[in-house]
Amino acid sequence: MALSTRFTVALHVLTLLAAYPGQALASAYIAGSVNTNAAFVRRLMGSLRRAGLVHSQPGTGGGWQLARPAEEITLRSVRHALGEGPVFAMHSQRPNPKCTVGRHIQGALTAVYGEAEKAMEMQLEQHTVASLLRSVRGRR
Amino acid sequence: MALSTRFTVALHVLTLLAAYPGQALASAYIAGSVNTNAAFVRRLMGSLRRAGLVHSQPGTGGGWQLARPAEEITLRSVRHALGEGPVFAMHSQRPNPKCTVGRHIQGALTAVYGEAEKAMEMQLEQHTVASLLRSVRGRR
DNA sequence: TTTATTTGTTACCACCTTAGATACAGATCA
DNA sequence: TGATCTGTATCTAAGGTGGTAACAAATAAA
Repeated sequence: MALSTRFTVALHVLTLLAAYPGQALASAYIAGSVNTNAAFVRRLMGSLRRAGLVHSQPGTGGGWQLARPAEEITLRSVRHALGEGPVFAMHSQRPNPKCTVGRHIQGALTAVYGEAEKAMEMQLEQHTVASLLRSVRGRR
Repeated sequence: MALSTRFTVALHVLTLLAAYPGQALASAYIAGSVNTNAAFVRRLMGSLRRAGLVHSQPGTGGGWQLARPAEEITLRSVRHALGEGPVFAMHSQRPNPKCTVGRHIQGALTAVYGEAEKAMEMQLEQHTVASLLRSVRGRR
């Protein structure tokens, strides 16, 4: 299935904001770098604003800025700000409870999936918007 | 977007096969435990068969069996057998190459995403169909 | 005060993926 | 010969995703 690009786009935008500290960037300008449309950017940034990661300013000269130092914004916190769901999906229909495996497989899988997602998130916690920007600049 | 349930269903079926060693289980019976339809099971199991994880037998008394010991089938190998794609998706449109961030963000993200997915897979490698079955039975 | 700019939000749409459902040819066994 | 089961194709409904347009509200500049 086509995965959501929201996390990637959010990191792209945050890195862009970090590259221009103190400047408010408009949704339309941001959309130009991401190669998408302004409404999509605004919808996405709304989640980050409600999580306190960015600040928005309407009107002439307005736009988006980081609300916290780039060093303090971990990739894990961005993922959470977006309300991204679990990586693994359970059955679409409840398994047959008359079957021992069907009755307990979800509990067993929840434990395993939890460990796997935690391991992934611990890696995301090691990176910040600031480190992303450094990585981008190192490729120039 | 709604995540694929294929990985979960595959693990469910493999655990079921491990619970009945030496017995061939028909797609219709398996579908009854998973609470889905036989064609979906057959489509899914086709991937596992091509990866050498299960064996199928047509005709009366036929069905599906594990092709390898349950202890040797890691959750990571199941994920690979299904050809599951990456956890993180890049932009749907290529970012603007005239922007420094747009030009290099995908390279930077590929590195980070690779680490995170590797950490997740190392966890999946720690579990097998046999350990899943033990976990299920421990909940009885 | 007026005008231009920008956010915040809604609505609608086309597209894609998923999984359910049905059908049937081919293989296998009794 | 008939019953069973796989392998595969096709069709469909449902849901998610992102592109597009529109407009009220807020803000700043003229």
